[in-house]
Amino acid sequence: MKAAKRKKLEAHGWKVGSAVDLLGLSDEEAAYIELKLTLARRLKEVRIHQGLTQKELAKLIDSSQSRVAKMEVGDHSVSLDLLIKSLLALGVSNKDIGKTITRAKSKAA
Amino acid sequence: MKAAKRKKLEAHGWKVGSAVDLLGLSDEEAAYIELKLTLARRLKEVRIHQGLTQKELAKLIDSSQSRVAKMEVGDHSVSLDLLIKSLLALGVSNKDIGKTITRAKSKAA
DNA sequence: TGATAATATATCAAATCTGACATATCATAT
DNA sequence: ATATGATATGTCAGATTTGATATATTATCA
Repeated sequence: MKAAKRKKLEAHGWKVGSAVDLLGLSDEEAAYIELKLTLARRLKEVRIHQGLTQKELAKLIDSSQSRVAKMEVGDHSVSLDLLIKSLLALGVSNKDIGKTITRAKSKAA
Repeated sequence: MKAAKRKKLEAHGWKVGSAVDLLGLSDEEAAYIELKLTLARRLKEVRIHQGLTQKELAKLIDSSQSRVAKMEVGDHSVSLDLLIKSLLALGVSNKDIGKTITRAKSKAA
């Protein structure tokens, strides 16, 4: 794993320090993280496209600005449920969500 | 909403009894449930295809047979995280997961 | 019939995720 | 410089999800 990537993962609470950095991420773990980051990026993209601030989106989904920020950086503390519910709240369709996920990498390069 | 569908939702803990049955499910809520049920069906499909029992899958993902059963019926108590992690554990790719979600309905018929 | 395997449902303590809040960082004005 | 708005990070009590366990239901045998 590249140092930059590890730092990024660590920074958001992913346990890169136990088995993970020695053995490398398993394909599953890597795929899960890629999936989450892909949805996180899509959320930010849609929010920006709609001209909303994190605070405004937070209000829309009965959440807080800080949680929206965590969503958009793919923080370990946010669930896929919240990410997906947020996308749906922004009017993104299941079809679009599916297409987005389709583009997520499945294996580490 | 058709009676059969409502019964199915109620049976698995979806709160069809408060605002929901009077006002109808919002598009978001409906889309979320469709998405979850779509992944649930895919999970069962893949498990069966691989010739595994729920118990065997449970072991594979460090969970229990009862939770696998709940996943496969789309119980309200199971998260998308668990569903998706389970699919990944079965070797399903992000691409496949995305394609699966793409097929989920987004609006009530 | 009834024995056995698979799946479904109910409950619960422990683990994880949540919104709220405080505060920090960053960008962009003046 | 510094004020302002947007975004990021840390913490925590309360809410939700978890695996485990018990038990019920269903399917498929002999």
